[in-house]
Amino acid sequence: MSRIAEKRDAQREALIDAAERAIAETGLAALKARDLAAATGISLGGLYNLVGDLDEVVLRVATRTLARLDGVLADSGAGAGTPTERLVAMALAYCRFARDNLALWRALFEHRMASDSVLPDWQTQSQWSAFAHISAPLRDLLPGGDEQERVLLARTLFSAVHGVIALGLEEKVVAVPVEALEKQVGKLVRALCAGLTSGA
Amino acid sequence: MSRIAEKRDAQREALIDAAERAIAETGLAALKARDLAAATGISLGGLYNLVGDLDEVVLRVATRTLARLDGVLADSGAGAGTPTERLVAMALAYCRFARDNLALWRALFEHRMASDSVLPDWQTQSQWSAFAHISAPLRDLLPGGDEQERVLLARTLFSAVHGVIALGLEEKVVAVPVEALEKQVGKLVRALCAGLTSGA
DNA sequence: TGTACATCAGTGAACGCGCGTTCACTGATGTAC
DNA sequence: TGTACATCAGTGAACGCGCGTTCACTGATGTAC
Repeated sequence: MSRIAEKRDAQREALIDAAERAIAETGLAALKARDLAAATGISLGGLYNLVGDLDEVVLRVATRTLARLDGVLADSGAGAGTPTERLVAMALAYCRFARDNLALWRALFEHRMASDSVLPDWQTQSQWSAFAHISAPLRDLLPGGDEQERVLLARTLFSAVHGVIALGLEEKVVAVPVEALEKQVGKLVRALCAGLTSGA
Repeated sequence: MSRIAEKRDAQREALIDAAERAIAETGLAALKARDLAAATGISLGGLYNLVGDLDEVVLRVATRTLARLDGVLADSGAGAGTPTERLVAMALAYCRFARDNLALWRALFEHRMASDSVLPDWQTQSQWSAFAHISAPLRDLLPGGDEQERVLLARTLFSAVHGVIALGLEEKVVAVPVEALEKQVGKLVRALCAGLTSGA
């Protein structure tokens, strides 16, 4: 790799760094090419030498966010304990991740709405490792069930937890006590697991 | 009310009708003042004699949508049966409403992101009657619990169902079989109710 | 080492588009006499 | 009933702003001799 290519790569990284910081601070909607250029010391035109598109920047940031989330979920679900407690731990980890990375996390879901072209490949499942991480404890919880069934259930479980967190973190006006949210999430997962095992 | 005021009111209604149709067909993001004027036969400038703002139009449409949803939820939860089955019926009704009014339903949640001013009063709880409708069956299900606790639980239950439906209806590419979604929603609510009663 | 030339990353002014909102005007409707 | 005038809903061209993207240029860097 030539010196020039190295510099380009470094600049591109700096660009993504700046975009990540900008989204984290002011949200996806406030991400502007001019601001990004100013923040990195790159000229407006030069930005398009590093990146084809503003969308590409957003996509790269989203990929990073998903990678971090993946790590968090993998760690949180790795511990010992009952399947239920492992699922609870993962849900709480997701909750904390969402709170700590609020704008970046939201960006994952806002972006899809904008680009009406081919949706950016994540959310199609490939990048969403959440389901994969959920699968293991779920298999321990319901060893008898159909595998196909369990895949759907993993998605449902994730969606339910996601819904509670998304709506719980929504109101910006009043600062919702985070502990209350975590408590509800824990309650949800525990009740669900109890209901699933008793009913099956 | 003078003849002129009557005409104004009729035009305003026609305007909201057109906006509702437009959102239902092409989504909130595609709602343009010019299109709305053209669709109703009102001139672009005249539109602002009927309405202060495009936001006001959106808000009025959202209010209508919420009112319809309110009716659907009230009806679906009114039947006899166990508390669990009533909650299941309401969740399925919500699922069907979301599917049948996809864009209008999405508009309820997309709008909040846009207007950074005072949030439009719904979603603050007042207009969201969903929680109120859920409360009754929930009281029957858990007669012992704290009322304060139950309010939180109603919100959590709704959010969980909402999450499953929202993510389930998301992928536009592949047409997800609706029956599968309804099945998962039913499963979720049943498992939750079972878990809540056994655990308490 | 020095000189002339070529390349190309870097620049920012300008383009182009979309779109909500305004405003000077007009023509139909209503009123006074 | 007719005539002159006032009002005001209705009009659409124009304003204003935001913003992603392009492109003609320039100046630093590298190369050839």
